[in-house]
Amino acid sequence: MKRKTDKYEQILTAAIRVFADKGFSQSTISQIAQEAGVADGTIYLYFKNKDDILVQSYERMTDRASDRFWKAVAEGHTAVEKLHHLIHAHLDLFQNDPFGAVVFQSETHLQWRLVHEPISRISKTYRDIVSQVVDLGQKQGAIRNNLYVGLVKRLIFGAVDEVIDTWINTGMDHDLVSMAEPLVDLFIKGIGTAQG
Amino acid sequence: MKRKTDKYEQILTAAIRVFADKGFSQSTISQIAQEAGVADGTIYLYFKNKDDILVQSYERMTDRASDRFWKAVAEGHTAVEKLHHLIHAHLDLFQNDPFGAVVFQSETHLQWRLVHEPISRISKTYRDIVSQVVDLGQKQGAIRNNLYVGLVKRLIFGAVDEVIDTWINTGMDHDLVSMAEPLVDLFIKGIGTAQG
Amino acid sequence: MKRKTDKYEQILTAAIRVFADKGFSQSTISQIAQEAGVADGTIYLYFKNKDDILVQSYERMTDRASDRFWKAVAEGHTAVEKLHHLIHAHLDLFQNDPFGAVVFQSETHLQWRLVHEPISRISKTYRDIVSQVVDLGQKQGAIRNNLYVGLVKRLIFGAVDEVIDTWINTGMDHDLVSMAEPLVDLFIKGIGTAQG
Amino acid sequence: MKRKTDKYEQILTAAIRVFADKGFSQSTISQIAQEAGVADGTIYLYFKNKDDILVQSYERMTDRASDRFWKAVAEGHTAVEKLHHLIHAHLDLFQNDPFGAVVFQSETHLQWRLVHEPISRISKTYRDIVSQVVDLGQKQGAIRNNLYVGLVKRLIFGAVDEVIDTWINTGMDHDLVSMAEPLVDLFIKGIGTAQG
DNA sequence: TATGAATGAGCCTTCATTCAT
DNA sequence: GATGAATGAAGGCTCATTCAT
Repeated sequence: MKRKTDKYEQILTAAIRVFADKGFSQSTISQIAQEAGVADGTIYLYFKNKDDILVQSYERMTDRASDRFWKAVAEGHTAVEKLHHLIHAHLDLFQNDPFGAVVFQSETHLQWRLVHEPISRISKTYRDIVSQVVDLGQKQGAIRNNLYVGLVKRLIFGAVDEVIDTWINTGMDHDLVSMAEPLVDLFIKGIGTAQG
Repeated sequence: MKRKTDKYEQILTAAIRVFADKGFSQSTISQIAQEAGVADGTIYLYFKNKDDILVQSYERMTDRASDRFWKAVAEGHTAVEKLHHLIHAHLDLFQNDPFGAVVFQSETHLQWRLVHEPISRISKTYRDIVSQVVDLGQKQGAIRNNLYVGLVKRLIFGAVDEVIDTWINTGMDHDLVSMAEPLVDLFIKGIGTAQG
Repeated sequence: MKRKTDKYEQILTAAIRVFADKGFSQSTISQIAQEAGVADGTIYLYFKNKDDILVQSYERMTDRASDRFWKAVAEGHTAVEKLHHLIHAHLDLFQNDPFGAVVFQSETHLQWRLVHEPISRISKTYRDIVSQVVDLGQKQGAIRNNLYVGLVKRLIFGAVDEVIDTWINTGMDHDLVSMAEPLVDLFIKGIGTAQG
Repeated sequence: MKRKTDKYEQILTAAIRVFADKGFSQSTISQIAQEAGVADGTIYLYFKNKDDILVQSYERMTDRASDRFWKAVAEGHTAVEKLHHLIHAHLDLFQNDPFGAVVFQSETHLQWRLVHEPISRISKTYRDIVSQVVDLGQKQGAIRNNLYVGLVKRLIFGAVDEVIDTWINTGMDHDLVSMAEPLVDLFIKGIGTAQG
């Protein structure tokens, strides 16, 4: 079970592409092998079994995401800036890895979750980051105090998630990253008027 | 291929239960037949094939949802009331049909073009309703004018969706419906302070 | 997992034939299915898996053998008669079921024993019967007293086993049953002269 | 395909150990390579294929056995002594090579024509030796004349074989060699009383 | 209508064997 | 000689679907 070799990456990349196209259950080892340009058996030198390919895909994706997200928030100074950076990073990450995006969005919501652990992890990262940002914002006076933070997290994550979903389902034809600005605006100001 | 008979309903209900438990791909016709108390072959008297069962499940679920949603908004007078009713209905529907909720949330995000049509439909319904509500709110002065309505829809749908997802993933142990009020509050007011 | 139906017997018989020809490990489900005149999948309606086919073959063979052996000894009056009947039955059983004989002899001696339980059972039956016979013979004065019965059992079983093995390996061309008489003679009198 | 080098012996010894543990069919080249401390590919420098390893194992074992058996009978003077030495040698050989013993006993009874030749050879050796001994014994008056020698051979070989089998199957915990004396006693005198 | 035994295509996985280094 | 990564044929098993009853 070698890792991090060229062939490992080659297979993982191919697998993500195939999963994105057909979904995990409908994908076959042979398809992945063909896409990767290796023999079926070769896959088993790098992965325990078919499930393991998905798990490792997720781990790679979530590892990358965690890094990106923490770095993103660090780059902002005010809470709003941090939030904007986070969402920008999130959208940018997915926009630049469309296959990964599809797999992630698809399998994440499945009940039968092979990939429970990496999802919990990335989810927790997101939650932690948002908590921090909200905290900071409240201290800085930019975010109001009487908030149910757990719900704020779901609001933000859910909205971004849905924006990505829509992007995927409409053929990924529009610019995803440009949604960051208006999204943050909605989060901060809401849809109501001042007197609402 | 008879429809709407007792047995049809019986099978569909059983299927949703099984899909909720194992996910569509991991469910077998035999399991559904057993859960429904019929023979494997009987299922093919009511459904074209396994895929068709999922499609019909979705159609039933989305039909019910459409009805509920339109009725819900009709019951409110102001835009905010209507929005609140919509979200309340959404959460209530899922809370009272946990099996359906799981299937819907799980399979909806799959790439599978299988269930694309009913999903587009319910999605469009949602979009239409939200458009109407926003329109009304803008006329009534409760909702601000400079909004990208397409994004507002995704904000609302995404947030509710995520709240439901979380509810499912935490064992459905808390009250979902009670999230309506704070959700609407967030939508309208945002998380920022007045001067933000 | 239906049992004792026609198809069950059909598959079991076919399997024994194939196992006899190629050995268990070299036999494939497809070969068995073809020999039985059924589809591959049909086998799994009657057997849990490939191993199970062998196990059930053994169970059927050992059940039959037990019956035969107990009945055989019951038919004799003196210890020597009983012994003769036992060996006669043993040889007759195998002579009339050549495929079963081959499978039994082959797999019984394997170290990796899927079929441990039925073998222990038939082995114990044999041991019990021989013990009884020796006991009786000693009381009747036909069998000498200073015997290590455990060894006598192995002497008898081993010799018969080897006679059957030879019969199989020489193409089953001679009459196996006729070996009963001289075998018993050797057991009782040994190869030595009186004064030995 | 070099022979008789250190590595050749190393692999053969490892193979016998692995075969003894799992049985030939369940053993893999990788396991043997690992046990031998060489690479998988190295095995193919010394053996034609997997089957060849088993064949050569047998040849080595049977060669050694032949030597031992001929020497053993040569050391006895009377027929009974020779018989005793033969059996003692047989039991001693297996007791001192438990892995070889297991493989030999296991695979010998398989139908597999693979190892037919070495088995026939050792079997013939045994037969020849027993014939000689019986001949001698008859001339010396220690063995009776009216014997079917072919059957005597199977009696002796079968009994010893079964004693070894039992030894293996009971965990090799008792002393095998000490069985030689009582076995010979049974062969010579039988189990009957003088007047039987 | 309803049944469920039977089918067989298809997939994951193993492993003997090869060959470039 | 030695290695071990790579191969791909082969086989056990599942399960959607059919059809005779």
